[in-house]
Amino acid sequence: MALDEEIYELRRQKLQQIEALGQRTYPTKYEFTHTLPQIVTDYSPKTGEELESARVNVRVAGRIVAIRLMGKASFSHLQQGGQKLQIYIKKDAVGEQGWDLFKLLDLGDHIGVSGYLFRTRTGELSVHVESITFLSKDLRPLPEKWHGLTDVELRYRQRYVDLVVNPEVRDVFLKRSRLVQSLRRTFDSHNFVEVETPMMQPIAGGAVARPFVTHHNTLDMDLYLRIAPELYLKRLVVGGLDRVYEINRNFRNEGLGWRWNPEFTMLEAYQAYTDYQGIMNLTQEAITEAAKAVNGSPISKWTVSEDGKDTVHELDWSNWQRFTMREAILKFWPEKAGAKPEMSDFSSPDRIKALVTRFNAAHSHMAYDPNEPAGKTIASLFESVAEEHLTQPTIIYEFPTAVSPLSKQKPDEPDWTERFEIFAGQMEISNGFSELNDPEDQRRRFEAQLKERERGDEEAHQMDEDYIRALSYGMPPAGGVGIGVDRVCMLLTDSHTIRDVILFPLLRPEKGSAAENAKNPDHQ
RNA sequence: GGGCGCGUAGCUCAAUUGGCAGAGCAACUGACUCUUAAUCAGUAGGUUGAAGGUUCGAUUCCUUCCGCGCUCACCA
Repeated sequence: MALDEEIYELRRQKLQQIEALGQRTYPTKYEFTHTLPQIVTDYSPKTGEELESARVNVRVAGRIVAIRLMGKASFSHLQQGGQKLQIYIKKDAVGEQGWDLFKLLDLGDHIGVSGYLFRTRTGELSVHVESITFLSKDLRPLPEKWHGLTDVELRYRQRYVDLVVNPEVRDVFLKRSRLVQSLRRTFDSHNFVEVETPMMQPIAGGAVARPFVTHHNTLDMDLYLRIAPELYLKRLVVGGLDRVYEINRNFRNEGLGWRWNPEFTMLEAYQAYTDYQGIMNLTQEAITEAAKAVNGSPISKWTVSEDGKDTVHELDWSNWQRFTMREAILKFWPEKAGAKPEMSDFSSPDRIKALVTRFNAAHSHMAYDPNEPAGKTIASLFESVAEEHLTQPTIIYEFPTAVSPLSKQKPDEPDWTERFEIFAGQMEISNGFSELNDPEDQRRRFEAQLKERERGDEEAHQMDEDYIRALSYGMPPAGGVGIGVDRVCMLLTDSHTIRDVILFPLLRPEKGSAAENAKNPDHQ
């Protein structure tokens, strides 16, 4: 029998002995007077004398995370609400039965205790226990108390254990909650209405990505998990919901990586009667407010590892830079690639091609397809030249029309659109634009995308006739934006993989699991 | 999908050139009524991810498979 099975069996037997002592093994509730965080904040300032002169009786519950047994007395720590509190159990104080119960407890068990607060000889705030109530058994051993759980695979597969033993993990997800709350607060305060639109869509539109496919049996139709809520939210703007937003999951059937998980959380917002500048300012405000709400300051730490050396950057969310895409290419043009380009270098496909040739000769190779539209090449060039330099919050605006099928063109430069993206920590975290609302222009853009599709671009947009019909009823001018909530969370918590800000990231199924058997039904 | 790397006790990690698989914590037994990584004495715990191969002998070398990580590709 493997060791963990032995322990499981042993603890099951202890559970029976606990029952024999007159305790319920899985009781339904415990009335406590304080949470552990309440006790820590309320009574940490009190001295031992103060606690003695005005006795504070408490009932608290928690998971046992440490036991130090000394003959007929013991110190233990309870953990609950992200805090730990020491409890002192003495045979004299809890009686024969209480002591017998205590000796049957293991690390990881849940108990409730009642008693009074005091300070030990070394000054630690503790509960002098007078009675113990058994609440629930941990039948499996917790990971080692000192090193915790470090195996990343186990941490993701058994997040519940990760959360018990690694307090910093709990902290990240509490911060994530504050982040989402703050984003809601900002959009609510600007009179946006929060809505929910379909996650299962007959056409996966609103972004450029490969979708997941599923099937509805009764209607006998394929459906796509949404890659973006965009086209539905804009239908709502047509319908007169002038300010709408949605926070929910998008699904993209693409590779995994430190910035990519197949399902991720996006906030999308649309505001009528404003343009990309208006929505840009609102987005900047929302992220700045979120940074303050999460960390209590607009500054967040961002650790970058290079050649085994850590550099800690301070991201300042109250100080944003703004460049057009073309300015950014000029600004970050590598010295090795010769003289900085000029604005006129973007004016014709030949001159753009010359830029790519110069860049590729000097720098790492950038993928380039001479048949692709010139705007697409410029966008790739931007990514290769500038993205790695965008550590501090930076807004890049004016994107090529060729890569922006849903944005409005600049009135004076039809090859460029009123679109922006926000970068920080070398990641794209947000994307917004003046929404295209001319139904005939939209149809032409979709048709251009269909050509890209024929050219082999599986991710190019499909035609969405109902969306064009909606626009033809008249959509007011509007600005819209998407914010990658997971990535913002990474930046605000110095997390360098998206799996550290998603509670249950996608992993391959465990061997022998139901999911694994479902994958290979023949093997059963 | 390609390349590189990792997988040893429940957890965190060792094992020299291919030569007896080991430690700390956790567990178990005992001592201990103010400890805090409690301490002290003792006990048990292993198909070294799986299968095969080379060898007198494999944790170590080779092949395949499984899982994970990094990276490239993909991913506005």
